[in-house]
Amino acid sequence: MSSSDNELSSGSPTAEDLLDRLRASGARVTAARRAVIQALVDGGPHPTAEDLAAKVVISHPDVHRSSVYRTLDALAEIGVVSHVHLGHGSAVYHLSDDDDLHLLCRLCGAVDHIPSTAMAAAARSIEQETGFAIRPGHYALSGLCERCK
Amino acid sequence: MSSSDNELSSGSPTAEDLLDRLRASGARVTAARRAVIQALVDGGPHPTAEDLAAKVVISHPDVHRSSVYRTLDALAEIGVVSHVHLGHGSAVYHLSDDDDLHLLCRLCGAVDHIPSTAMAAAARSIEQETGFAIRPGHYALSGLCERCK
DNA sequence: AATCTAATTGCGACCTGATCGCAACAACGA
DNA sequence: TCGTTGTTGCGATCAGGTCGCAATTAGATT
Repeated sequence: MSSSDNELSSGSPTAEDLLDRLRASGARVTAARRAVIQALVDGGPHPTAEDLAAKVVISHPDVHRSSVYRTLDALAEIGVVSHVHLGHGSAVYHLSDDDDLHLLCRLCGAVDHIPSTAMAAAARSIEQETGFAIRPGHYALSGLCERCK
Repeated sequence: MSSSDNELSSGSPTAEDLLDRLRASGARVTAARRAVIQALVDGGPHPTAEDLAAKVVISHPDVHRSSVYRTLDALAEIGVVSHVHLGHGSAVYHLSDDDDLHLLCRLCGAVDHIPSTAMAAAARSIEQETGFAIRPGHYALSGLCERCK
């Protein structure tokens, strides 16, 4: 495989993969968007929009905060990132092909991941009883992590 | 039963019940707190703090916004109300003896309730696998309601 | 009833996270 | 190379919520 291969199977997509998907959707690829995507791909596991903005500014001092937000919106619209509301404050962003739930410890703030299949049965039965189709990715489940219990 | 009976069993607690619990915790019962509690007991199903403040101000024009927040905090601390983060914006408050989950439709914003037992099995198995104890009351589960599906 | 003291209030300033309107700019198809 | 139109940077603005502080007051003590 050469480095120009498409990202067809699993594994973390590269920055170029994401840019391609952006381009494919009709959106334009700009320096600001490159920088945001790079920060998203390079970065730690649960960046807030402000985290990303801070990281972007280091290498691209004239990329504005609001462009970071707008880029994240654009990426969300084509489904390549999503954000999760962890709590009172900010939302955190992540590549949305990791199809999993977020667990937020309400005491220490730790974030854990579990596969979304862990709730599939409950989601199904809730849907049958109430008609409500749970999409668990968008919000964190809160609780207590192992250490804080 | 006379009107001075304690609220021991189920049913919605009255404003006086809640004030009693506040008093019992060592906190003071003030006009501001009476007004907030009254608004909470009288009001619609999912008030935000601002909703409550707006309602309080009608009958008590000099109760300040921040006192509403602080009263809600005080009530939360003794466990009689909780708040649920529905989305990007505000949290909504409710008497916490209705021990149920909130389902938020991400399209139309409708809020539905289900008993928390509906997730008990999933919560248990997640706890066994990951050690993480889900407390589902604090955040809404998001998804699609029957009409928006 | 008068007094005391710590909890609570009202106020406004402030903070964070996020959005918006707008003129200037630039990506990319023709 | 050019033109269209999607994006950007900027600052103003918003919303939800918190904070410090002096003044007030609930409720225990006398």
